[in-house]
Amino acid sequence: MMDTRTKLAIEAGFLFQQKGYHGVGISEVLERAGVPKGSLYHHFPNGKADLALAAAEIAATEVLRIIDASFDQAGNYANGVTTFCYKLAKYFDIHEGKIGCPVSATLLGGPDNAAFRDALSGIFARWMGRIADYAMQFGQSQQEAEQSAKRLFLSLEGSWTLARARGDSNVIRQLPGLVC
Amino acid sequence: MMDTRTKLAIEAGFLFQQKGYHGVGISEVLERAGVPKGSLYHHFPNGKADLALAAAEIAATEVLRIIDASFDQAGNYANGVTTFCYKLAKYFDIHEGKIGCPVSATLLGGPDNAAFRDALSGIFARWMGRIADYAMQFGQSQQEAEQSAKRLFLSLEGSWTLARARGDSNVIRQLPGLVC
Amino acid sequence: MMDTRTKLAIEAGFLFQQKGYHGVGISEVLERAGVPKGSLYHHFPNGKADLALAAAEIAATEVLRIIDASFDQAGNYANGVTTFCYKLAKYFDIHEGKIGCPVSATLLGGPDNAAFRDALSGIFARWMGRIADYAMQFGQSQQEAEQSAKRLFLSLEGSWTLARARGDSNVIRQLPGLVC
Amino acid sequence: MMDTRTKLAIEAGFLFQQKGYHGVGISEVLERAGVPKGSLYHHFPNGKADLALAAAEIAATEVLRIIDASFDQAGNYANGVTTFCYKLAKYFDIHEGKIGCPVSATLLGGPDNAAFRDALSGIFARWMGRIADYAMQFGQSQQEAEQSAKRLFLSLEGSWTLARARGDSNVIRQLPGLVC
DNA sequence: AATGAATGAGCTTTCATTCAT
DNA sequence: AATGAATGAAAGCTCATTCAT
Repeated sequence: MMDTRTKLAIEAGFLFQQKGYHGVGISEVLERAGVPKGSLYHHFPNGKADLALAAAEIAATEVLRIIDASFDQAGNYANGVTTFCYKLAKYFDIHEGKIGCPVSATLLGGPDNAAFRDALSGIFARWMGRIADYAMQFGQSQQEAEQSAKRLFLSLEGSWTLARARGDSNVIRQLPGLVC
Repeated sequence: MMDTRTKLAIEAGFLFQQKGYHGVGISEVLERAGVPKGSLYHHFPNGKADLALAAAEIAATEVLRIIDASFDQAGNYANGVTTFCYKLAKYFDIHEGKIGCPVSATLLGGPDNAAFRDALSGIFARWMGRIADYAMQFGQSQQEAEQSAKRLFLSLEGSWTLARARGDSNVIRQLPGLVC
Repeated sequence: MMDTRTKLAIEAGFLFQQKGYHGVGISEVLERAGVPKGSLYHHFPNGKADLALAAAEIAATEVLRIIDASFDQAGNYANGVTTFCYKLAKYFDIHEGKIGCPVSATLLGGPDNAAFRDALSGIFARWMGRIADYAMQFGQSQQEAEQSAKRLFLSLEGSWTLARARGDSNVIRQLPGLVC
Repeated sequence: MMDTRTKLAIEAGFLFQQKGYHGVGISEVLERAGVPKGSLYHHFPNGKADLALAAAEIAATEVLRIIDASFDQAGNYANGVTTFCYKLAKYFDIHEGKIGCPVSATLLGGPDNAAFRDALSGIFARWMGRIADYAMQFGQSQQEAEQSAKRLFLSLEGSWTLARARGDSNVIRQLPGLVC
């Protein structure tokens, strides 16, 4: 079985991604996780904020996993990007178009403090770094690779937003044609 | 002087952009606007939702104005993009790095209903349409222009997000080099 | 009818005196006053703390009223003290021995901040000042009067405590013999 | 070393004296004592109430010790009172004026039951009895001694209260001039 | 049109206690 | 004896909205 702490963070993650930090009530998380009220503060002493940071971290790692799965067996950078975008689009559809960037909604929507901003920019840096690594593996110079990664990342963030506004994941699928 | 309705929408807009729909309380808006408690529902019968839609509309129009100001006197498309990005970066700095896309935070963070999504995708369409218009004026084919506009818009949305996470507007200023 | 604000402060006063600041829940006050939850913060923007300060102020004024009623028609200081103590003992009995000094329990039991301490020491100063005034009216020098007032006040505070511990108001009635 | 039970009672005592029974949380006591969550109920099966009674008992005994230390080597009753008050004033100052009567706050602030009231009145009786004993040793009749002890005790309780309100221990030091 | 009061559901968090190991 | 997890009631407070004037 999954331990209580992880279960809470995962359920919270789904909800935060859909409705944003302030759009989700603790009770809702607890109910979905099947965990009683008082338990949360045992595992997350700082409450909702801790929960959001943990949820973001889990989502961030999951995205890294998807990046790896997309690029590991790609023949070249463009193929990797395409697989990556298709996987994300599928993920978007599974959640009925209600989910955007899994960390922006959670952390940018939350309290405006250094811990949240640092966590967010750290996660973004890790994502771009990983993509750049693959770009270099496929022959790009470091500078080119960083440009490519940044171009992909920025457009991807935008696509998540536009896809949600439209309720349509095709924006994400069309991304490779736009940035490669 | 500015009428009460507009004053409310503008103050609400600043707050929504910073903290998202659910992160802003009606009282906070009322207090900042110096408007008494009971007044809101005279001007916005549907309450907070109406207020958010009005605030988004004002912000959307302001962005269109900035697009015009940037491209009207640009010699070519790339120059227009550069001016546009510099203006937005300056706007970002004025608000101490606390403000991202002026409509995403307001509407995406809000209740998940058709009215909000339609308003949001409509605004995005208008922005991209206006940019595409200028791209065509500077010689691009319609298809090229739409690609250019989309590329700029998606990256811009991403840049707003990354800039907030980093607390640094340079991402926005570096955008022209990435998308042109 | 009594206005909502006053009704709240009075009911809160009774409860605070019996159970102390932290021993009383807002809901309990609201229920006794027949006032809905949200109303409290309209009349007392700082919530429980404001309520306690208001309650203490009302109780303080009531004690001044009792001092006046006791000394105004007394032939000499000792008679005034006796009447005063008997009135307080009767008040104690009416509340079934559950009430001590009406402001100590409320304010000393509360948050340890300057506002509470200042309010409390201000009230004590007013009480002693009023008693000293009467002592001077009955012929004591200012210095004597201040001594008398302090002696009475300090013992009275102690009597309230001892009376509660014993559940017996006689300590208060025996006070005149001890301090005059 | 001090055993866990005693350590808990002492730390609880300090906190109860400052903030009253309901103003102190179990977690706070546990944390200050460096004792794990589950441990409390091994040492105090009835929980918080037991803890408060134990804390009060320790404080009561400490006060008796101070009475003895003050009167044992005093040449007369007034000297003993003076030493006693100075010691208490010093104790008050050490705790930064945040501590009043070490048992009133703990027990009067607590649940309104017989056990608490009996413990409190018993402690007060012991204190007055001990002071009366010394008064008799210094030549007072039993009746005189009981009067003296009561006068001192009641004023002392009042002084503790006034000292806290003022944040100034001088009231306690001036007590001998008022009651002797 | 304007306004302060009212409203109760809901918020995040802490509470004292009990449980299983 | 010792302990971290669990528990749900209750805490104080804010919410968006409606009402009466």
